[in-house]
Amino acid sequence: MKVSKTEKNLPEPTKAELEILQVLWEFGPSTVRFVNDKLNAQRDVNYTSTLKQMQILTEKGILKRDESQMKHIYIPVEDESKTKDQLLDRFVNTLYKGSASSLVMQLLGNNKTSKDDIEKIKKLLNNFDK
Amino acid sequence: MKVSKTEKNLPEPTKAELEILQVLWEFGPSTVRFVNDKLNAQRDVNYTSTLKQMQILTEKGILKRDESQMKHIYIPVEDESKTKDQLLDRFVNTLYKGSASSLVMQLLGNNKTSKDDIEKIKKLLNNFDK
DNA sequence: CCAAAGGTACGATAGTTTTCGTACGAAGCA
DNA sequence: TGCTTCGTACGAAAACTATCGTACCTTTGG
Repeated sequence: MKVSKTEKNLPEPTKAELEILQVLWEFGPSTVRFVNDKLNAQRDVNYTSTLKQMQILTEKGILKRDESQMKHIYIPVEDESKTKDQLLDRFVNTLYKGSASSLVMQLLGNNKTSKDDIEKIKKLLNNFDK
Repeated sequence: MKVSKTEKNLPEPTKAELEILQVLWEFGPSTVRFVNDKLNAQRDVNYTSTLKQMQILTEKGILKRDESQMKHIYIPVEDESKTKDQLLDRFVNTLYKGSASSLVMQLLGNNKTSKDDIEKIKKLLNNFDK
């Protein structure tokens, strides 16, 4: 199973922080106003709450920002893929003792995975080790 | 075709709660003492902390207990697989917009997944739809 | 019978995460 | 110029999570 030691990395984002990261991943570097608007499409959040979160994310080193303008632009320090890797790694380790195949088995048994997705997964695997 | 009736989900277990659930999944219905001993194999926890957590889990309806003896026996209400399904589902939805194949792709790109695991996953898929 | 060991109950505290009010400066505009 | 809008900064409340101390009851063994 090879539980790789978790790389010494940035602090794990919390739930609210993850919401923000996802907006930035999807739309690229953004202002607080922009992020807050996106969040409010899903749920009510006060502007200053979002601002605070983004400031905290910056303190933690998860985001950096361009302060050259009055409206600061926030940017994720690590790219989406790397951060998700960490989260996924942690998830697999926690719930499946590090076994990716166990996770996939669960995914297949879970009837929420569509035929389409299963087909896609097959293709991925076949192309994988050439 | 599987109609997924929106199952009413139990409240999502917290981190500490998940630790306890895992002990119960691995060893079956247990007393607080037993669970606490297992936890202490990994980290220090006071007995009453574990007790409290298990009481909370019971209040939340995640565990039930047999109180017919002085030493109560705690039992998960849902089975391991179902609970993990929910957690996995939530994870996929949150991070991969519900796309299982995206998750698997990440898993493969992530070089923490061993050759062995990849082989296992292939076998799973090939046996899956026949 | 009594003390010690071991069990549950539960409130209080500590720690973390999330939310927001308030202060205040800069920009926009009539 | 003044007023209103929009921005950041930041402390602190609120909400959630985790840990533990203390009280008190039951069982055990000498």
